[in-house]
Amino acid sequence: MSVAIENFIKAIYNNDSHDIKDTKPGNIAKQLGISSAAATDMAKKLATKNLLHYEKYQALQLTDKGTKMALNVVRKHRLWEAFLFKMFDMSLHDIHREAELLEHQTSDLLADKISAYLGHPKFDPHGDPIPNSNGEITTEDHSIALADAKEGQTYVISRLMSDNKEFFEFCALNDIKYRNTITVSKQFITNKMTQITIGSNTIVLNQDFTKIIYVDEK
Amino acid sequence: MSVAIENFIKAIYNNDSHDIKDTKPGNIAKQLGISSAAATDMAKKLATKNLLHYEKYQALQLTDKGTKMALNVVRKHRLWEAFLFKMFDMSLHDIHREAELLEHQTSDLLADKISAYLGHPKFDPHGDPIPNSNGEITTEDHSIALADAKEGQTYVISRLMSDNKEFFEFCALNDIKYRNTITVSKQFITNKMTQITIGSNTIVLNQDFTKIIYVDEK
DNA sequence: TAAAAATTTTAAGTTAACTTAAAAATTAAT
DNA sequence: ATTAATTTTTAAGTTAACTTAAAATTTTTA
Repeated sequence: MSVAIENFIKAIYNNDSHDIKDTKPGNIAKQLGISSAAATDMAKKLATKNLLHYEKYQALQLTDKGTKMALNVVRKHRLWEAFLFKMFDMSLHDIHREAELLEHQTSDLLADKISAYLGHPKFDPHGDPIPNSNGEITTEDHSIALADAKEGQTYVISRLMSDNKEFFEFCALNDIKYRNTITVSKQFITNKMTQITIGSNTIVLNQDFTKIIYVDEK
Repeated sequence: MSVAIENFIKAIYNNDSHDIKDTKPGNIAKQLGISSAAATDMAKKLATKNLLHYEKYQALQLTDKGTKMALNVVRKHRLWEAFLFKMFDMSLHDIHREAELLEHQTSDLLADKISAYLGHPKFDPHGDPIPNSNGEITTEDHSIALADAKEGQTYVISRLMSDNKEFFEFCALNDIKYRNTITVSKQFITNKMTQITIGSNTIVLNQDFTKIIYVDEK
């Protein structure tokens, strides 16, 4: 399967698994940086390959076969992230960028070697779960977005759901990283902002960030 | 630059650097598994990009720019080979196959990280020299093909110039590998075969193999 | 709930990287 | 040194993955 197909399928999967629910061609197109006409064409083609269900004007839905393919690519992506993170001193954003390319050129054999080397990790450095070689995610996720966290409660950062460079630069500067501890000192409900303390720092975050930082109660 | 372009440029470079000298479109096409018509088209296109010199019916010659690009890809290929060889238990042929894909999707940054991790190696596991980040090969090669070796002389294997699966299977079975020691016990000149001893084994090799196994006097 | 706004689809066209088949030129052989 | 064989080029055509622009449909809003 081509890189274009893998990325298309992956984009649908990612939208579905974060509850962004909109998997219509136009939205997928936006994420891939292609026209929605191209996305419609691709959707029709993939329907004939039994990778997704296509009905005019409706949201796209992966078939079991499509989901399996998505999970295979996602597995390779997250394994590369975990591997590069462990081996080299590179920013989370750089690691993401490399993984985005390498994921399409990695045999199942190599993916298994990487997984074994890392001790079959269940999470990548963003806290995203790594599917096993059967395409199964065996972990459960009970974490919540920082936007929905309780005032006064202490949390552990469980996921950083982004691929945005500036976001990761911000994280690096403020020690916001996977498995670090933070306390929610104040929720500014009407302004949609959250105040946290991390180490000796106090930071106020707006919703752009509190919707993509996920945490677990400590 | 596209994968097709990188592979085309690399094929010319590889022919030039092993003295296979034939870099006409037809021969490049054969190596890439495309038609010679396609190779001619590609050659014309790359000439307009200043990557090679094209004259009808003549051999293709890389420009400095083209050579630099080839060396950049070759560097990534050989770094991946060295890295995968060190990290994972995989056959030389499997490693080659992975590197063939990964080389096109590797940033200069990642290549430098891999190189640093390995201590900036000068050779890959086949004995091929690894260009530095400026695209320079600083090592000299005085090795000769086993076909041209002296009877009675002991040698160290310096290069295994192949990407053929069966060849590497044969090597693995007979302990023929980079930096191992062998002795040439007999040259059967008229039959174009070479008898060597390696450890306690005696093997007679035909020219298919003695032309791609390179050795240094010990 | 009808009109306005937004989105999706269709239609037509482009580009890169191929193909096959025939014509042109080169290389090899007698 | 011709002719035969081989190789390269040209010409015409295909496919995947796009594009833009207009038509069809859905969604939003007043």
